Amino acid sequence: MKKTRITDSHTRQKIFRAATEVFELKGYAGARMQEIADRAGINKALLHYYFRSKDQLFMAVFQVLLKKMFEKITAIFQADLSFKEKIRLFLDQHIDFLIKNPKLPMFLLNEMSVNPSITESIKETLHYGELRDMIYEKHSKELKGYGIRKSDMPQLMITVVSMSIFPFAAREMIAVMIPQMLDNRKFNSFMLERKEFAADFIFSALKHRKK
Amino acid sequence: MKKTRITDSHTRQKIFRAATEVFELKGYAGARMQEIADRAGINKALLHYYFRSKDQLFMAVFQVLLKKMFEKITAIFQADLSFKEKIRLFLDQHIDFLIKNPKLPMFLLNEMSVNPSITESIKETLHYGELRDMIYEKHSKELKGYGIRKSDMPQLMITVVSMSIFPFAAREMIAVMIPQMLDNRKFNSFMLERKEFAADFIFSALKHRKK
DNA sequence: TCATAGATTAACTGTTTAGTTTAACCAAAA
DNA sequence: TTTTGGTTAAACTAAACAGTTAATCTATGA
Repeated sequence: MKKTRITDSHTRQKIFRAATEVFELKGYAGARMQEIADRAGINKALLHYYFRSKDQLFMAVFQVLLKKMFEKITAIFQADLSFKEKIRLFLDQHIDFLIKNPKLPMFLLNEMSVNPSITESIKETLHYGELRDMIYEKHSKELKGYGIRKSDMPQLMITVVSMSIFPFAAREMIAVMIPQMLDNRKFNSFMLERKEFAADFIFSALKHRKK
Repeated sequence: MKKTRITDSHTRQKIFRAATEVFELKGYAGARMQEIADRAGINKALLHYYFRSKDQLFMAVFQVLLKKMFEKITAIFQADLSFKEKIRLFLDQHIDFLIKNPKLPMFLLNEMSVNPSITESIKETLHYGELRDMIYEKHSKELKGYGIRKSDMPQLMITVVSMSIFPFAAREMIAVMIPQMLDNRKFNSFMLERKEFAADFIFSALKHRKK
């Protein structure tokens, strides 16, 4: 078998994947280096050989996952579509994405909540600053037609994004009230139905909004 | 000074309050018994004198907080009001409640996500089972008028609840995109505005929903 | 007034955890 | 062939941590 540089080696990837799983499941404080090593099928010494410390390993994982999440959210709003088309596309693609990564929202949200400074080092990497204003400018006519002013955009966008993210983050809470939701098949089909429910809900709200 | 039974003593309350703060801030795995003792202004031994173990202390706190959250959510939907009035009242009171307990949603959601079995012992205590079906029966006429079938209720209720909860749970994520949101005053007034935004949004959506 | 029970403390114990060290092994590259 | 870098097992360290112990304090009721 070929041996290459440490960076991007096969083992490094195995470790990274294992670390991603464990951190997503348990969070930073609950994760154990030993468990990560076990899952990667390697020795704890080797783990520290590739990633000096738990912090470094965590930051590597966190950075990639946060980027992944933001990319999914922002990418769609870059496209050349009407605002409504973007929303429909977003709900469709983002819910598909979250069905494949159901623990991702809770992991990111919680780590940021528990340790807000965590994002400081990455804020430049995410350069969405452009996006924030751009979205409104691009669709100002369409949005004014719905009675949405520029100052309403945060309210609107948070509402849209919560449509897909919240049910995943709150899954266990929901399962307390609706026990069937513990079943993966049922929960996933609930989320697939939600694509249309959410789109209809948002469009109806936009269509007849009070000024 | 009078000495009374262990239950409900002053010290016990001090410990409980300190534990609540620390657990809400750091989560179970991140919390330290020493920090709880320090905040309560007592010795670590005394902490174990009142609550045998970290687990027992945590469960006591968790149970109270979960109940607090559920009570707020369900209480309003018991009242004798129209569905729309209930929603308006819910958003008003729940957002006020969360402004006073901003870390509560993330704490509960995360602990349940990381350790789903945590609710098992409390499920009976929460007896909302009644509520689930009752809400639709009570408002079936009104809701049918909006094109909401019984099977749509989970989608609708999750949407309503996410309106108030999500921004608090996702506050740090939001702050990455809207830096002003780091400021408490600005965030709180954003949430106060949200009462009306959310109510209007939901009512407009209900008024003209596709069947 | 003093015996007692509960409240509180300082110091200690035992365990878990991140991280290190060492010695040996192996495959490929030089 | 020698060197180099990846890999292992195992033992180890130091710090952090939950939990315990034994002694002290304090109010109070007999």
